[in-house]
Amino acid sequence: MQDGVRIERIQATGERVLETLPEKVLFDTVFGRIESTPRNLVCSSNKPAPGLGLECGDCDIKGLSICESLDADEFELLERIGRTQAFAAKATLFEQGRDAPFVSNITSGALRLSKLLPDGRRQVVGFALPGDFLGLAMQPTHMFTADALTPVKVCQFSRPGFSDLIDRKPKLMRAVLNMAAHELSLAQDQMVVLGRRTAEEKIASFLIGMRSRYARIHGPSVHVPLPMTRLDIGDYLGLTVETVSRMMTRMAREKTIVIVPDGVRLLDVARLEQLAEM
Amino acid sequence: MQDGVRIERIQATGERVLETLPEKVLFDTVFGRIESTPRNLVCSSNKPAPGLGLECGDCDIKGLSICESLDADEFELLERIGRTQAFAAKATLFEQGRDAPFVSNITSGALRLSKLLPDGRRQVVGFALPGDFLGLAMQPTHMFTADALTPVKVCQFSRPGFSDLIDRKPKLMRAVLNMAAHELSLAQDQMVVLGRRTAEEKIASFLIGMRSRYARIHGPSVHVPLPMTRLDIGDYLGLTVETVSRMMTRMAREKTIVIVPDGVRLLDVARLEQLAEM
DNA sequence: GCTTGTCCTTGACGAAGATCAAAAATTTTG
DNA sequence: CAAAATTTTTGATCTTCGTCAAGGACAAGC
Repeated sequence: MQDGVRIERIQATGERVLETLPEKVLFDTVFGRIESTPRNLVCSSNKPAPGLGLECGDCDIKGLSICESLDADEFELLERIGRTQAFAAKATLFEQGRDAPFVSNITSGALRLSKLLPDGRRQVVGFALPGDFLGLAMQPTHMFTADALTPVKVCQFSRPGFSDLIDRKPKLMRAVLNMAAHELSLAQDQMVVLGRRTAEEKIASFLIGMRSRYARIHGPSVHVPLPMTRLDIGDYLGLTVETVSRMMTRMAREKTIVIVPDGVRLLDVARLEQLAEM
Repeated sequence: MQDGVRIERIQATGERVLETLPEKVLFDTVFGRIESTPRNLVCSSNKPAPGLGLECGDCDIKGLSICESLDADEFELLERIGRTQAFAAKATLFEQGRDAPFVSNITSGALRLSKLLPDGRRQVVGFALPGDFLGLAMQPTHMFTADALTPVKVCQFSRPGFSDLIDRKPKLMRAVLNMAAHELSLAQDQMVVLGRRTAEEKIASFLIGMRSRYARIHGPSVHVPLPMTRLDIGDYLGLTVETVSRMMTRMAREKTIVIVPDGVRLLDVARLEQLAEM
């Protein structure tokens, strides 16, 4: 037996593989932690609302996230319990069923949120982008697994700390409630997609959806980055990789989209919107 | 042209039919309102917490609903903006896309919550039972249609009034948030069912799910009422009526369930749970 | 009580998408 | 840069579930 830590890795197929890793590598590979800033975010304590502190001031997504709706004192309290954390691509931020010590606000990168059935079938319940919040349900254990599709940065808050804070700051709680309500609404839309749409319509609605999500971040564009694989898309839409590939190839052949290295370019948005129509 | 009100009824097929109804009948048929109590609920204003007023005191579901977590003054404020309302079976409580002047707490009966695609395909996003809350999203317009499957009673609250109230009463807001979080979690479970399960597994998970929901209300039992039609079940699970019927018949033939007039009786819960396994 | 309508069931057949297999393209790693 | 691994694409075949059709059960209404 080598030196190191024995871990059991669960494959996409549900198969369990035993591996032995040196302790150092364990952290980088399994937990993917490549950088940690356990000090308080800056935004120095008694600066007034408009002049935000350095790190939060530089934050690209403060207008998109939970932070948007806060006034100075709430913002400050939030900072006090938060810290930034970075993860490498392919790292697992947390796993379904494990304890949930933190809730997080994504500041950069993209995540895949998925649920695994005992036999290895997988359902991707969403993709998280900058401004999204993980842990809205505030349950003590995670309801799905979160994997980094790209390098990811998040603001983490202790879950009990965050829970106490929202109980004392109604505006913050309202922001969380609105976010949860929005997520619920998206989940119900996705139920329609999964239950009642053809493969072609599923792909169209996925592309239109990703486009509008990136529009919030980068402004509207026909270029839609797709940091996830075809397999991930299939597992999100209830299709196989092959069907996703075939449909996207067909759409490209029909000049509805162009497939580019990091995603797609939408040539015929009207056609896609018609297919995706709610 | 007869006397009355012309209405356009949208069929399940998406077809639009014009009808003319006498005004009186319009309310009963289209809006299904059969009784309204616009006065305040009783629970007379200055009675203390344990001795609840008459109507709310008689309420079967106060322990299941939003009301559970409230203290005396919050409860009283909630009563002030609420009223009870009853609907006949098959009545439409509200329609997707229409203004949402109220949020409601269901006190008895069962509802079907559904979304209609432009071409008539339908996705049932949920069934609401006593204790469930409609309007968690607190959006100004309804995101789905709610139809009564049985006679239904609800406590209605003005949406703006309720929204203001939760902003002032953090405990109430927290109750709403917890409910929304729970709904979100259920919606994500349903995504797994819709995306990655076979017809047989879908039926099993539906039956197990209905059983556990009724268990909260009536206590655990192998008798599971099914107030919805096979078509409704199909539209909930992304299946056709025929497939639902075939699968249920097969399960009955295999002695996993017994089909009874108002629902099913589960003979082999273990088998169903295995099929539905998360 | 008979008609009407709705709901449920069953059978025959077909199609959308899954599965299996393998090659091509792309990315990662040493 | 070459080898290895992963991802994507394409083709052939199969299966599950949808579609179409029709009969039966049941409740509602005249």
